[in-house]
Formats: sequence, structure tokens, C-alpha cells
Amino acid sequence: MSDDRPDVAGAGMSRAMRQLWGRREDGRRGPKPAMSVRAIAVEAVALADAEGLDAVTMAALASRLGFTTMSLYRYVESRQDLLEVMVDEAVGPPPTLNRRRGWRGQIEEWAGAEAAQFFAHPWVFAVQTGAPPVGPNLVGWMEAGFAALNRTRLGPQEVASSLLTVDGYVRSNVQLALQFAVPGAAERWATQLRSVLDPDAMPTVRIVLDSGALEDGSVSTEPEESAEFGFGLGLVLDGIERIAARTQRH
Amino acid sequence: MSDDRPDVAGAGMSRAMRQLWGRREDGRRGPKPAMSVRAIAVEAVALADAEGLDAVTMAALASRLGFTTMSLYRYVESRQDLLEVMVDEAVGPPPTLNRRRGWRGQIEEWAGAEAAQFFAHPWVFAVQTGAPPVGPNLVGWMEAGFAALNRTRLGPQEVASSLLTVDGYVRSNVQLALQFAVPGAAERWATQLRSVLDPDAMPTVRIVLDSGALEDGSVSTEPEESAEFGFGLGLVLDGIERIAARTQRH
DNA sequence: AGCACACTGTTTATCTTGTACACAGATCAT
DNA sequence: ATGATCTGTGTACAAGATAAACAGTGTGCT
Repeated sequence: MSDDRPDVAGAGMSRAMRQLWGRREDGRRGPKPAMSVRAIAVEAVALADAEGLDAVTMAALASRLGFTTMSLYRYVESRQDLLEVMVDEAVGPPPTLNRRRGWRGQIEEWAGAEAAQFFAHPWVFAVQTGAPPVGPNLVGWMEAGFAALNRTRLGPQEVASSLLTVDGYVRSNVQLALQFAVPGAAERWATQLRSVLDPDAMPTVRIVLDSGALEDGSVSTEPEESAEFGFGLGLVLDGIERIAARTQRH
Repeated sequence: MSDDRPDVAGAGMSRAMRQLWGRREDGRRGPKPAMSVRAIAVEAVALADAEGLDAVTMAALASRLGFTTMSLYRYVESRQDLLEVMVDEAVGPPPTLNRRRGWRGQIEEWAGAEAAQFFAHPWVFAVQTGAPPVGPNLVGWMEAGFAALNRTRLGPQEVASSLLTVDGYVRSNVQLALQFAVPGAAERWATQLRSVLDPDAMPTVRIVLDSGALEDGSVSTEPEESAEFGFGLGLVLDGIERIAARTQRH
């Protein structure tokens, strides 16, 4: 199997991933494939958007595409493989950042765009990735983010850490916002807690709860416009800025 | 069913959660339960630690406990319910923060302790929670974190946001570290990318990759001791500190 | 004391899903 | 041409969550 040759492009990836990177396969005998990994991914994403990730069964997806269940396995090694391809498709190509803005503005753009993607495809959070991502789109986002941060004085090490921090911030923020996005979810949660909380044992939670800080409007359902989002991101960027100011390039 | 009375303690939670909060059930007829939610959770956590989350099937868990599969459903409403209970058990009770340290030191403690828990129970990340968490331990961690941040001049709203940011940072950082923790994973990942990357299209990724910033040692496998971890956390705390310095209490 | 009911753990059965395997036809290298 | 290879298909199975009905158990009420 030439697929396993370690020196070939895309070694170690699934066949699907390799196809996403546009790598040609070796032997081109047999009938031409009637589908493509990308087309499958697009349909799968649409299905997940419409009915949730659980609705994306191999059978349902295949049926939507007008093929049999097993035909999918010619393109994707397993459901897990499919999910990873779906994530790459869902995040889409990276944004083209405004060149006239400084690194900080660009990272804000980047973070906002990422948040928007997550809001558009909430099920992405439910996909469990065991290994670091290798999809072309995800790597593209990395490139865009690294490029922006590379305009600071930070060294590669710090650039990587910083982007990771920003990415982590965006993810956790959106994830929480999504949980509160269900109408009434915040109130229901607050009510549950109040009904069970011992005020003496947990005074501060009570205070925050009563302050309404976590009520419906506060953790905004919207992506970038949220004051919440901007506030926390500001924290992170302030930190990066401070480090950048006192760092020598390595 | 008195379980559904909206004014009763723990309304809206699963029976299991209510039991974790120590709420007594109403009718106490019939035979005494042979197990307890907590005992089940402990065994389930042990199983997940040892063999991964997938190994935690209702059948396997029940067998370990010496009962039939279906008996578990007397304690837990569904597998999903079990998973949520497991998470609360896995994070455990919150740390008691050193009272002599300032808010910043305490939050560092808090973050380190949280990271340690995640490292000890990596499968926690694979559990998908649709709603905000309501387990007593998780709320306990909230309390501890809020209490520390409450020593700043920040208002409740900012306190909540700040802790969320810290928590998000810890989670994403540990999650990534775990992915690179598999021996050779970082190298394999770097090799894969290099073999597929077009240097012209993605120059910055190439630079970071070649800098070794993401090689095995860099993203440390260890919790708090990691320079990585401290660096990023420092960013976030710097940000919080700056805001706190210029904020009036609301 | 006795009785009815709430509650326990069990047994049995079902339904959903992912996926291995073998096949028939298509197509290209030689 | 011809055989190796690749495609989509049909069949079959195994794992796993959970619904339903059941028989025993202990409590509270009479």
C-alpha cells in the first residue's frame, strides 16, 4: 500500500484528509468516484446545521446524497474521520485580515470571525478530536493568526502560545454563550441553583447570581457585538500587548 | 409526582443531581437502595480513568458494581445523566485557597488545581454538556473562584467574565497539552503538516513549525510547572489586573 | 396486625447504529 | 485484450442504550 509510505505527502493522515489537501492518489484505475470528500462534507455540515450532530448518521447522510450507506466508506474511513472532515469544512477558509490594521486589530478580526463560525455551527464543539487538527482550513486559520501576531516582537514560541490563548478564549466564550442562548436557559439555571444553594456555604455565587450578571442579556447570544466578548478578549490582548512590549525577538 | 413541583429544592435537575446535593427524597417506602449515585460515580470515574470514556458502558459499569445493567437506571436517568454526574465527581471538591495570598495568587492556585484535575481525568473534555453545569462540586469551584476575584474592585459582572476567561484558558491549554502528550504526537503532527504544506501559501506556520515551538517539550505534559501554562495565564491575569485597577465597584 | 402502595433490582426484548465482508461491474496499465 | 484495481451495493452482524413488565420488600396507615 503506497498509502503508508512515510515519505509521501500527507503520510499518516486519513485518505479523506489527504484528498482535502488536494493531493492526488497514486493508482488511478477503476471507475471514477461519483462523489468527493468535499461534497460529502458540505452535505454533512448542512445536515448537522439543520438537525444537529446526532442526526448525522452514516445512513441519513448517504440517503441525502442518494447513495447507499456503505458507499461513504469509500471516501471516509469511519464516522470519526467524517466528523473531523466536517469540522474543517465548517470553520471554512480563514478570513482575509485587513492589512491596514495593526496586529491587535487583526487579531480582533480573527477572533470575531472565529466566533461567528462557531455560532453558525455549534455542533463543532461536540466533535471530539483526539489529535491536533490537520485540515487545510484549520491550518489556514493558524496561518492567518500567526501572521498577525508575527507583526509583534514576539518570538515563534510566544506567537504560538498567544494564538492558542486567544483561540481558547473564543471557544470557551462562545460555548458558554451557546448554552445560555436557549431562551430561558439562564433563568432556569439560576433558579435551579438558588433552590439548592446553601447561602452560608456559597455566599459569593449567590451574590453574582443575584447581581443578574448571568441573566439572559449579559452573556450575549450574538458573536462579536457582545460586550462580554469584547471585554474578555481585551483582557487577553492587553496581556499579549504587555509581553510584546518588553520582549526581544528571539 | 412531587419530583416535578417547581418550587421544591432541586427542581428541574435530574434525580441524580438532586441526590448529589444531599436533598432527601419524599416518599421513603420500599427497599433501601443498595447503591448510591456517588458510589456509582466513583466507580465510573475509576473505569474512565483506567480504560477511557468509551469503556464506560452501562453494562460494563453495572457489572463492575456487581449489579445488572438496568439497575443503574434506578439511580441515573440516562447515560448522559451519568456522564454529567461523573464530571462533577471527577473535578472533585474545590481547593481551599491560601488566605494569605492576594487574589492573583489565589487565582493562580485555582487555575493550577483545575488543570491538575483535568490532567488526572482527561476524558472530562469528551463529555458534552448541553446546559450550564449544576453539580455541587462544579458550583463549589465557581464559589472559590468568585470569592478570590471578589477581593478585587471588580463588579459581579466582571468577576463572572474574568473567571470564565481563566477557566476557558485552563481548559483549552490542558486540552491541547493532552493532545501533544501522547509520545511522538507533536513530531508526527509536525511531519504531517510539513509533508503537505505549501511553503509559499503558508509561510508563517512553517516558521513556527521550524522554530520547534510546538515540539515535544514546549507544550508541557505537566500541569502547573509548565512555563507555557504560566505564560498564558499571566497574560490573562495581567489583563484582569489592569481592568481591576481602573474599575469602580458597581 | 394487616394491607396497599411505593420502591427496589431483574429479566427480556427491541431499536438504532456503525461497520466488516464479499460481490458485480467499470476502467485503465501493460 | 486482460487482469489488477477501484467503484458502489447488499447482506449481516455486533455493540449498546433503554423501554416494559415483573416479583420481591419494606413503610405508613388503618
